[in-house]
Amino acid sequence: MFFIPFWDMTTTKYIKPTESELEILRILWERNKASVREVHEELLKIKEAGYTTTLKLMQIMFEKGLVGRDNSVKIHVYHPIVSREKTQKQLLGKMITNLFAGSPTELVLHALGNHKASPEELEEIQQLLNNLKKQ
Amino acid sequence: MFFIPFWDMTTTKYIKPTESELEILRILWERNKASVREVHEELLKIKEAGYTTTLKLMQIMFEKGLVGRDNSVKIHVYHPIVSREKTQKQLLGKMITNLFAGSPTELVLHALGNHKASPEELEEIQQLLNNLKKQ
DNA sequence: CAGTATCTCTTAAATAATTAACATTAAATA
DNA sequence: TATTTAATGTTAATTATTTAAGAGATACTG
Repeated sequence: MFFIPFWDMTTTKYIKPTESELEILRILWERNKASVREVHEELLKIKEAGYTTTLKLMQIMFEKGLVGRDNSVKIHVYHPIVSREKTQKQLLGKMITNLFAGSPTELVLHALGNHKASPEELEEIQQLLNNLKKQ
Repeated sequence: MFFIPFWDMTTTKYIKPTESELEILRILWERNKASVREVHEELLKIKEAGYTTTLKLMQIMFEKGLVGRDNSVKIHVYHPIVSREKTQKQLLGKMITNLFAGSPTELVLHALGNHKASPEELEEIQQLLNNLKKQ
């Protein structure tokens, strides 16, 4: 028997980043590129970890194809390969299915309810909402 | 050095459910309670798995305290212990931090943009939005 | 150029997660 | 009650993840 996952296996090689990998990806997405040292310094702000731990993680991510790197100079500079958008979509899908009973609305309500948003952001959401209502 | 995670360790014993555990929790949240057999049948709709695999998973979840069970009769009936709400909050927080650059709005826009919502749901969101705007 | 500092690479241990075979126990039924 | 059926329990192999020590390579500095 075959099962078709919610993401499209024909077009995307799906590799789910782990928790730790996601933390590193976050930093790479933010900066576009960074050395192990830079990533590590940033990680230290939120957790304890040895340098070689971060290094190893990034090497594994490289092997998995989650990130690329420029090693033409001594200090390797890493950059994300998986896009934030694609990863967002993948993880969001699972989250909606398993945590929000398949209802994106529920997720939206929770996100808005539990986390503060500025007036500008609220306006942005209003815009989108207006567009969706028209259709 | 100490680090304070975003969830409150003093009040909540935080156990992050794994992917598979989340799939099972989803079913238990839906039904309030279910036997291993029932959960397994439901899981088969979305993935291949042996019965004993599901059984073992649920036993482990029991040990972790994620679920409880009534074994007064032969067929053990499991029920969720961790609440959907608490789990949602925990995972949503991480998701916002790592995937949406700390911006819940971005998450909302994505969720609304990529997943269809009915007019009624849109209205519900509008309501919440109105409330938030007032403050 | 010798010594030091700073990287990366290699190795691997510890733990967690996934999967499932096989054993056992309890209920149903012939 | 003997047999079959359907559960749970036990065991363990496999793979993934996390962590980090130690070795080796490369650049900088006096």
